[in-house]
Amino acid sequence: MQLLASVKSATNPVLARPAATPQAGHSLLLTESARSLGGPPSLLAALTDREREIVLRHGRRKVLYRGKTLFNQGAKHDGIYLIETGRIRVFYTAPSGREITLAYWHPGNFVGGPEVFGSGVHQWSGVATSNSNIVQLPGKDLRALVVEVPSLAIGLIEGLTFKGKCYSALAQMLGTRSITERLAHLLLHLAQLYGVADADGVVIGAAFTHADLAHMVGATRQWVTISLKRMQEKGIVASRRSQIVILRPDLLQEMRGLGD
Amino acid sequence: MQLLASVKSATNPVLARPAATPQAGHSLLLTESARSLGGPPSLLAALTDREREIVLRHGRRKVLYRGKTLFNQGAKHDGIYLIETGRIRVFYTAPSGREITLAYWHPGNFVGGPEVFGSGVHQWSGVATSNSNIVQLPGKDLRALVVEVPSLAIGLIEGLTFKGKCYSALAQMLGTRSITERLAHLLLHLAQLYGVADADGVVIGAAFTHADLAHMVGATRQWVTISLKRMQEKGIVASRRSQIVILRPDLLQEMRGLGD
DNA sequence: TCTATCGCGGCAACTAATCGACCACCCGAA
DNA sequence: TTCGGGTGGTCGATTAGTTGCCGCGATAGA
Repeated sequence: MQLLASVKSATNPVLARPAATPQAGHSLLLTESARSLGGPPSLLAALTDREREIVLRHGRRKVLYRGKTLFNQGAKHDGIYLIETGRIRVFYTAPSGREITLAYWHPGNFVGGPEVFGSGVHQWSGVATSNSNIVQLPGKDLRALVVEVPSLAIGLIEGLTFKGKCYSALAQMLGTRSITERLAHLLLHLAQLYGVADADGVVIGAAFTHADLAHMVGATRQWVTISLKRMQEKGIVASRRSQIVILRPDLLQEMRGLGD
Repeated sequence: MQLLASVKSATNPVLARPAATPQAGHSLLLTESARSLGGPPSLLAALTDREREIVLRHGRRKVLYRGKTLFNQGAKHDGIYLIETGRIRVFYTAPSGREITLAYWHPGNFVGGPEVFGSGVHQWSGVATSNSNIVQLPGKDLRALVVEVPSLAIGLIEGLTFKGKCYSALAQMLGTRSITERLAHLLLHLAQLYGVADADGVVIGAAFTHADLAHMVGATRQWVTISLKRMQEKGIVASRRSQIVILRPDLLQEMRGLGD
């Protein structure tokens, strides 16, 4: 697993990613390890340069600064957004105000939807968690392009398949695991994605607030704080000024329950 | 909304569906009402008779009796299963033994996966909850067919999109609503799908056990029993020999929280 | 017709998790 | 320098939900 830039790279130059080249990206989710899902496919990876150019000609480019909203839950949408650089957090807000983060998407993936062709209503919101470059592909163009460029259809199908896997895996976690188990799982996953070896253990090299974590596991901030504190008491993790260090991955593994 | 046969139609002739014709089906999920999702698309609906024949030629037919397993979580899979008649329950089993029902799928939809082309591992299981006719379409054939029959690609994309919506909606419910709210939601949804008007209220014309309901909302059977009992005390619902009658949909609506 | 099984219901003890509120701290902006 | 917002930490009260168990009645199968 490769080290990605911190969410807060802007404020933490040590972790800043060097002039990012679009890479078929990761996706950060509260789910089974990437192993069982396979890596996320890149929408345009299978296209020839020429086909890619045809497709991108229909796109509208956007630059999005950290914290800015790409699309809003409830708004009418049109087509999809392809991420070229940066990172997009996709989340749902319940009427009660509670939020659940569906995923953090990285370059090569597309977000928006849930539909790709039709123009329905966004079922969730997307905001940039780091400065991002986005290409919007309108639904109508996309539908025409699919017939013209079959590889694009394959790319879309694979992308949608992957999203289906992600969301169902999320539902599986949420439906069958306790919050504590989910948190243990998430920490291991974060260590895998952003982990940096250290004298004591593995430092999670990305600054997530307790609230961020809470949104990912579907809990309250307080509960995350309490759980982390308990883990700290047991010597499983250590907190150093808002950084989390995993000391005993074996115990975390145990906490998250059996399987995979 | 139209009345469908009971899960237990075999034991309850009154509710049995008359010689079912394949209908572009519903899908039963713990989610927002169908309104916001749009109906589920039928995979072959957009095809000409000829195209349909080309596609189905690659399929292998299966007859599945009630209770029989179509595919098993963890097993290698190949392609998708198209439902012609019957009903398939798709569910995930956690290592702890807890189950969550992802959906009940009706004719016109395809199940299996999560992948359509590749041959990965089933992330969930599928069993028939009523006698069903199934057509299996192998992954390799499917990939070739997509290029030959573009409408099939569109059908697949729309089907996958719908599944993505379903699963994300499920994750949204599970991540942001309490079990009680989810149960209230589910009851209203069931009333909409299977409801039969009655002197007192709406009878849910399909026999779901408490365990079935529990699997749908991601809770234990006991909790469902307790919750239903409390609702009964408040006069919101009534139980008549394992049938549920909705007396006060307005109160249920209130319980499930705001929104939609 | 008998018996095994399943679904329903209830109960008690327990813990996981929420809610709301408050405070201290740090850091960045003015 | 001060101010203010975001973050982490904590507390107490309350509730939601789990676990495990037992018993009854209906049903299906032998």
